[in-house]
Amino acid sequence: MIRILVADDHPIVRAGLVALLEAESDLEVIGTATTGVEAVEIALAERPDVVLMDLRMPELDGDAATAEIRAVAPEVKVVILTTYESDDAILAGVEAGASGYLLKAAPEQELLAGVRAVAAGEVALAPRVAAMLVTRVSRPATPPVALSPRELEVLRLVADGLSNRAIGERLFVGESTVKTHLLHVFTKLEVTDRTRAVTRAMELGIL
Amino acid sequence: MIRILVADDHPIVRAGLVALLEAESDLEVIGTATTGVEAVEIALAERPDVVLMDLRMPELDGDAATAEIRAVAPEVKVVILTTYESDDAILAGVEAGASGYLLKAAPEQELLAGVRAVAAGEVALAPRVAAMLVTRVSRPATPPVALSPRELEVLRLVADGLSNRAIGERLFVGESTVKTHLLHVFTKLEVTDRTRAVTRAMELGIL
DNA sequence: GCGCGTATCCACCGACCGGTGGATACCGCA
DNA sequence: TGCGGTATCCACCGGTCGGTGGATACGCGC
Repeated sequence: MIRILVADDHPIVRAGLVALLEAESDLEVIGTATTGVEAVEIALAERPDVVLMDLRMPELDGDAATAEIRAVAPEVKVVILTTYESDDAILAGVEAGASGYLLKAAPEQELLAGVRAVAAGEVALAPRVAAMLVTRVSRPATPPVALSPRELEVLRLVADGLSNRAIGERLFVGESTVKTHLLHVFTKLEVTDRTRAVTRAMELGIL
Repeated sequence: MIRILVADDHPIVRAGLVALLEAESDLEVIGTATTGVEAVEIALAERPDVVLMDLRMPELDGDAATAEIRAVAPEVKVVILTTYESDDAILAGVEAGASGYLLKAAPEQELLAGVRAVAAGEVALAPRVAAMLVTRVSRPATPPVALSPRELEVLRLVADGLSNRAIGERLFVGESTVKTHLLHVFTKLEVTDRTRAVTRAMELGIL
């Protein structure tokens, strides 16, 4: 039996979800919450298998509630359930630790399958969310910049927090040489300091 | 009609895939490749809608071939198709720009659905791959460190490449003050320089 | 061979950063 | 009311970084 907590501030939606879930023999709604704070309280007290969480809720939004639950009770899985949100909002939900992200517009069977998948330790993603995750991790097609092997080597050590002197010692060259490589990196990445160079390189996926 | 290129160094697998795909009325295999280099050549010459790409191939592995194709012809979608690989290998495929990642063990219908989804501009992910993407972007449950609002503000500006002086001006405080905040950040993140602080903060998901 | 570009190396200067030491103010708790 | 913890602020020193200028070597095309 999969124990479920339903968190949504719309009574209609709550009722619909509860009816849908209770009709299944292997699913059991152990509680409902109307705010983010309430969702966290019940989740921590009852430790359901799955929390069906709306993103927009009073007091504490779904992201924050998800993060709080996961911080204390990581074994409680959270499925974000929403009508439609911006890319950032969706990614925030996943980053907060949600194991699933479904749209309310999804067919009922898909929703039930999602809940069961998450309870089984898998993930449930709406196609749109999956596409966003892929683009998030995929590197830009053509690296707009080409660092020389030596420059890349130096930049990696800079990212590890080594000083120019320390980098020089590790590469058996003078400190000045390291600086020169770094300056070339700055030019190619169009930045003026080592810190921004590292973040730029990460944005460009070359680190 | 969806035009497909099959790239795999095993003749048996190639034959099986071609037979499966050609049996569908809306799918058409326009060529086969046995090495990564060959796959890139044919993909760029024929511009198929979808490339079914094995990860392990002679001369050029699937990741590299995918990246090359995507760099020149981003409209050609690539589906990585493999038996089983390590987490790193799978993520590398997605990072290289693959739109799909399926397992050869998947049911035939799932494979066909994946090809059609990718051709339609969506993504096709095996459950295992989806789970990996989620854990990749999700932040650690409990942020092991808690920066003060001011410290976080300063660190963000540091990540943008601003000097301490420039940060001070933007926040209407002295340069020394900025340094103090930064030193507190260093202590909390257990680092000794601004660059490593930024990378650590990114690792910890607090930036 | 000769020129051109690139990668790799180094020294010197001024400005900036990392570290120490200390001040003030707020908050919760006894 | 006092007391400890935290957040916020600042000045001064020595080491480091960012920038300029220049050297050597390799590959490539004519």
